[in-house]
Amino acid sequence: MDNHVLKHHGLPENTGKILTAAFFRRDTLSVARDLLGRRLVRRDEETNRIIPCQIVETEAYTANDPACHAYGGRRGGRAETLYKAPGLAYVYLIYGMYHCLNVVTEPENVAGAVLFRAVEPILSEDEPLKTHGPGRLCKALDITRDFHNEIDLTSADSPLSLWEGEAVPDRRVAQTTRIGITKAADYPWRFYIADSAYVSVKDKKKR
DNA sequence: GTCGCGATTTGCT
DNA sequence: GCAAATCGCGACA
Repeated sequence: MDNHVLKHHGLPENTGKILTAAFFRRDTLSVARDLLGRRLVRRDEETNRIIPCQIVETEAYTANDPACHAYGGRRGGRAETLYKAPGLAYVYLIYGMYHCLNVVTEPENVAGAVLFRAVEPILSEDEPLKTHGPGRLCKALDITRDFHNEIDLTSADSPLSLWEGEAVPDRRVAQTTRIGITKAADYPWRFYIADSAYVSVKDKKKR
């Protein structure tokens, strides 16, 4: 993307290009790993305010994963979103009060998603945003199912979009079991930037 | 229709 | 360390 486009959107120089559907049309584990260091950009259309964030913690959920909402080929309801085009947002309500943001992965008609567990705001805020934890980051960035489920995260015009940012080398990446689930609790499908202060949980055994 | 629970967070003991 | 808050959805009647 050209420089003037970035300027137009008011994004920092290290934001890079926007990620395309091809990035997400891959196996979910690779996408979860590769999303570390990338950018999640929140754009408020009313105030034109932009909040760029670095992605620091993710988890993978796949079709043959007992913890996945589409496990066993389940379709319909909220799970139907997981079969849609890669690069779309999957936002659902958990515990009746918190939202969780995911990006749909794999080719269309193959279920899969990556959960965003923590992001780190790039620009210093007057009041630091609480973006460590899947529920907290949605609250801090005002992400809801009603407004953001199934929006295109690969469009620069979306209220939420994903950008290249800076890839993170393996030596800075930790991989552990996922947080807060009971099914398939032994799958090491959580990834995070080991030295980030925004990671939601740090006392898990590493792999 | 009723029941139970969950990819969480917070506050109190 | 533990329980409450709160609701969409699946399982079962």
